[in-house]
Amino acid sequence: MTETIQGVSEWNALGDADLDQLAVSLRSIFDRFPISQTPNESQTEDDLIWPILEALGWSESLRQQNLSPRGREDVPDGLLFDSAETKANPNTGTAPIFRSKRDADLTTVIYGNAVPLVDRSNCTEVKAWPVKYATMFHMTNDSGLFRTRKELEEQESAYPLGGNTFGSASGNWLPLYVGRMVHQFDHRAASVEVNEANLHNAALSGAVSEEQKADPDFVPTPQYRVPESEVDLPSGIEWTIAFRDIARATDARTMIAAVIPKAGVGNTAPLILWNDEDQRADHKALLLGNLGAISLDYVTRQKAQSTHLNWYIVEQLPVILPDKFESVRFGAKSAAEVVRQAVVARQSG
DNA sequence: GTGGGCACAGCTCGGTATGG
DNA sequence: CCATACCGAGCTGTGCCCAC
Repeated sequence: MTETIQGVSEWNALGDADLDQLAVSLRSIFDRFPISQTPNESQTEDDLIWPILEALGWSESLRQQNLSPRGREDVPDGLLFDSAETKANPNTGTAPIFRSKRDADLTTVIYGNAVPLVDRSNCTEVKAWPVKYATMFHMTNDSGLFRTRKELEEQESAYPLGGNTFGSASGNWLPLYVGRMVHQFDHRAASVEVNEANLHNAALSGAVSEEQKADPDFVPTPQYRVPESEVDLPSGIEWTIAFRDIARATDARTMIAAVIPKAGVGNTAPLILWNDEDQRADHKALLLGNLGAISLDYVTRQKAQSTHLNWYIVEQLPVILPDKFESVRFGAKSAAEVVRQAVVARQSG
């Protein structure tokens, strides 16, 4: 090891003065450390290990985030990165393309105050929130299941049941949501209108008027409906979080997520499902608030290189841990209460 | 070792809508 | 008329897996 170190150019570039300064710095850290008081692991990390790593020049690091009182034994106490760029894309380790150094600095600062939604940087999967990614219907592969209203009425003898649902002898039919039908906190953002004359891109967004928005019974019209029996959601789930897969860094918002009702959903609106028994609606509201945050959207823009918000991008986005929502307070209210109220007000508006 | 199948990231393309 | 914003499908290269 000594031989290898002595062969490294960075080592040879170090002058005696630099080494002396480092030695003084390290000795000072050791001298301050209270060995006689049998410090615990946490204190040893805080007062000895991390200061030494900093003195050695490791400026880019991530400390373990305590997700539960039991602590985490499956991940290391911390991660060291060779550059801010590597730290800014913690899972893939690829360098985001920043337009300016300020963008890189801001992104790094944001990651200093948040954690990736799903952290795979240590080859194990550590989820800040108990989420999983799902797409329901593929717009090409599953198109055999889709029916337009005309096809439903003519081929299935279907009849409207209200709320965008149709009934038929073969069972009920639910609307097929696509990305354009939702916007931030809005599951009624647009209908899908079809221009048959346009052979290339026939589906267009149909504007929803203020009057329609004011009607609580209004639902946007989808292009297709799908058999209810094919709608694969965990039992008991009547709504879930969806986001737009098609998104560009130049759009007004790149991350657009909303609660949508139980329905068919196309692959351009991927779902974020909860993967455990704890289906707390208040937690889902907090994550939705997180996905709507300007800071998260800003980071999304740094990472979105194409027109698809693939899961590998979304899972690296910076989110606030559930515990932090509870511990940070604004006057009498916790951050969780403030965000929850805002999210519910906007989504139901 | 090779070739087919497949998934996916990255990119281009063609279209509509809006505003200066 | 032009620039910009918005929208989603399709193409291509790459890498992995697996059967032969």
